[in-house]
Amino acid sequence: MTTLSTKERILNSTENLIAENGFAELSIRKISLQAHTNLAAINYHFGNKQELINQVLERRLNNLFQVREKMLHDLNQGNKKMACNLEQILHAFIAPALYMINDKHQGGKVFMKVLARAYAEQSESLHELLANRYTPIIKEFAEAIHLACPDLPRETIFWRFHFLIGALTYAMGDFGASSMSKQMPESEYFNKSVEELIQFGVASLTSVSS
Amino acid sequence: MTTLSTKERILNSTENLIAENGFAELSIRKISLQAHTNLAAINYHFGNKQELINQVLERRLNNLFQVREKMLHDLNQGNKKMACNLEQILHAFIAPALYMINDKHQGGKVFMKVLARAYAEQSESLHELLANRYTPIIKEFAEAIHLACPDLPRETIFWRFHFLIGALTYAMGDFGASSMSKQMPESEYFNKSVEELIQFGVASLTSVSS
DNA sequence: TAGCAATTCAAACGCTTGTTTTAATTTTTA
DNA sequence: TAAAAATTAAAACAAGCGTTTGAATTGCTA
Repeated sequence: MTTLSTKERILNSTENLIAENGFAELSIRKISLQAHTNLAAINYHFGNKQELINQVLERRLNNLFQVREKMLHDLNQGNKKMACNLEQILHAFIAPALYMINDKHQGGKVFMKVLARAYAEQSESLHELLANRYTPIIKEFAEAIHLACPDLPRETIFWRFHFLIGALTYAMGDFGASSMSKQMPESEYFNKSVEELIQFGVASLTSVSS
Repeated sequence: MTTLSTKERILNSTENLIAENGFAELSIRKISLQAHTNLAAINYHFGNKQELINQVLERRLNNLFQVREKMLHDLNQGNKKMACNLEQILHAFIAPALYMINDKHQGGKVFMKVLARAYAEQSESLHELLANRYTPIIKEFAEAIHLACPDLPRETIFWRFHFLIGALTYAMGDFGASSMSKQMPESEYFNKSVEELIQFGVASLTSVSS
């Protein structure tokens, strides 16, 4: 039982509420109630509601992309021109999301739902973050995939990588879980998701289209 | 220039507003304004806001799934035991979404965004619709894919078909369009999306995983 | 420990929300 | 055409919204 700062409690509560009920029902009153703090504390620490949401996104997105980039760089050990295994590349992209999901406080798991919802809302904050800060990394991955799959035209790789991101977003948002038989425990379901997702990505990228 | 009933104008305006700004910003005042009608007309025709949203979903979802089912049945002409081409099966699932997108009044295109957002919001109405009414059709498609891909275990098919639905949802919601170079016109972008999506699905389902 | 800064708190502000009520109007039916 | 039903309209309702204010309280520093 660690004692978190008010700012952290607010960020965590916001994250939880977005994941549970979506942006439509999010209010700073609910946030402050769940965070055991005062209404005004939110405006004091974050200025306004929108900036709070931005920081919820930034907090974990920075970490997620850093880990992805490091794993990709570790693969070819600085030599960007060297082709490496497609499965490893996709693992470097997908697995960090898995790690987030499995973190002991489950904050990462919750965040992936937030991320999926921000995608769907076409959130301006998210769009700016992705466009301004993370496109270089996404391009690096696309380039690595191109080296691993020289037979696929660049355009096809572009499309399929984006579709894969779509499937990842969908899976991490747990959208399909409802329509799946609830036989396996939730943690197992998520692990299985990522495993299947990597295989899915490999399959879609190794088969040359007609 | 057709003259639409108040009820239809309300449904269309709701659809447009959800697609443009998401559920979070949706208000019946904005709806009534855009529909050129009165506030109370919404409650008069639909009871309440939630029921209005439900009917927005039902209106086009019924049609979408009916078309999908018909196209699938036309493939094997009543003989469910006959295996047919995987590409055709995926076409029967994906193309109806394309047709909706290309309908002359663009209502379908708008709806696909609504659908993507309802997914992300984990909308109860959508969940009930999918669970109660459309799971049989989804299972029929999964069964057809199984016959077309006898080498893939059923479980793998289940996962990949759901990932494909995720990618479809993502693409139809236009989530990725922002990160793609805006060189091609929007209509062309959507056509290209579906074409690539089918190839993507075929690729992911024909390659046997290790 | 005194003083200063950082933080928390209760209360209120103006505004928007979904819904209801009641009256006016249009459309349909007899 | 007269009565009845369906629809539209204006106004008000209570409740919730994000934000601001100014005082109370806490934590830190000198």
